Amino acid sequence: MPELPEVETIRRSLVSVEGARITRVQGRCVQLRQPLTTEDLRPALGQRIVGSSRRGKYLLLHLLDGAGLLFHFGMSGTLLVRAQAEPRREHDHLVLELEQGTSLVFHDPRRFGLVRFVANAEEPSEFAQLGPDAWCDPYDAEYLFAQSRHRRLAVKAWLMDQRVIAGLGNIYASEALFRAGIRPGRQARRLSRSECARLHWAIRTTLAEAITAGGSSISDFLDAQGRPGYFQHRFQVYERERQPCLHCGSPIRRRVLAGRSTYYCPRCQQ
DNA sequence: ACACGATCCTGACTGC
DNA sequence: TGCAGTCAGGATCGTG
Repeated sequence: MPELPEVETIRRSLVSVEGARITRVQGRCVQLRQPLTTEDLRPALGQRIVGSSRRGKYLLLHLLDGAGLLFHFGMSGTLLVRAQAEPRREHDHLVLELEQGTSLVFHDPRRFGLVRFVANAEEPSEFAQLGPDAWCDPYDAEYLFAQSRHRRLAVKAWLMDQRVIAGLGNIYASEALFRAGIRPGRQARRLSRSECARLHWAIRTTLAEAITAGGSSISDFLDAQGRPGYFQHRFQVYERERQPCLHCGSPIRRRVLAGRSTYYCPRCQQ
């Protein structure tokens, strides 16, 4: 589910819990990407949530003493603000009860996500591997050009490498490449400077539009307040195999790159 | 060093 | 209706 626009949408929908104190930590020991135990989260108990930030697809809740709670949503994770009276559902792995009578719930059926207490919210170790944030960090076309030299893999797989830029996943990599007019299967090292400039522009505008739309709700994405996103109605190629290209009318093609479905227009993307 | 496939897990959907 | 197979928004590990 959540790529950068969805994580940013979740983050923005969490303003209602800012300032709240965590009064109870409930959860089962469950195998996520790492094992999750409530014991690990005990230091967050009694702490006040003072804000949130995002880096790539990671969300960080900042606590008053400088610590934080780090979340990654994998394929199916979400954070939900719910009334404490509401019953717990299957796959609710972590419930943080807040003093205002609400709970912050981490829900993740496929369990590819991550929840971790970090003593210093300034620089969790996971961030060291990440490239610049695809949306809000200042990288430029020249950076993309330099990073792509000597990389033989498909440009679409390269864009999804979080060490290059952080935040693009399968949907937005396809969508950005369509807007840039670049074929997803081309080797990254074959990109020209001007193509990197188009790609840079395409990434920024695609993400900006998606964030404005509240992300993409394909089957089940909702923000923390339970609202869906609308960007799925603006997909130009993703999940549009055999439908006409919105620009030239050619049928959109699907192919598998690095194990992931990839969509493109054979005419508009060269 | 690099690129790829397999893997973790559940749920929704398709076709027999 | 039931069952097997396929596919899904991600990241990591081992391998060749």
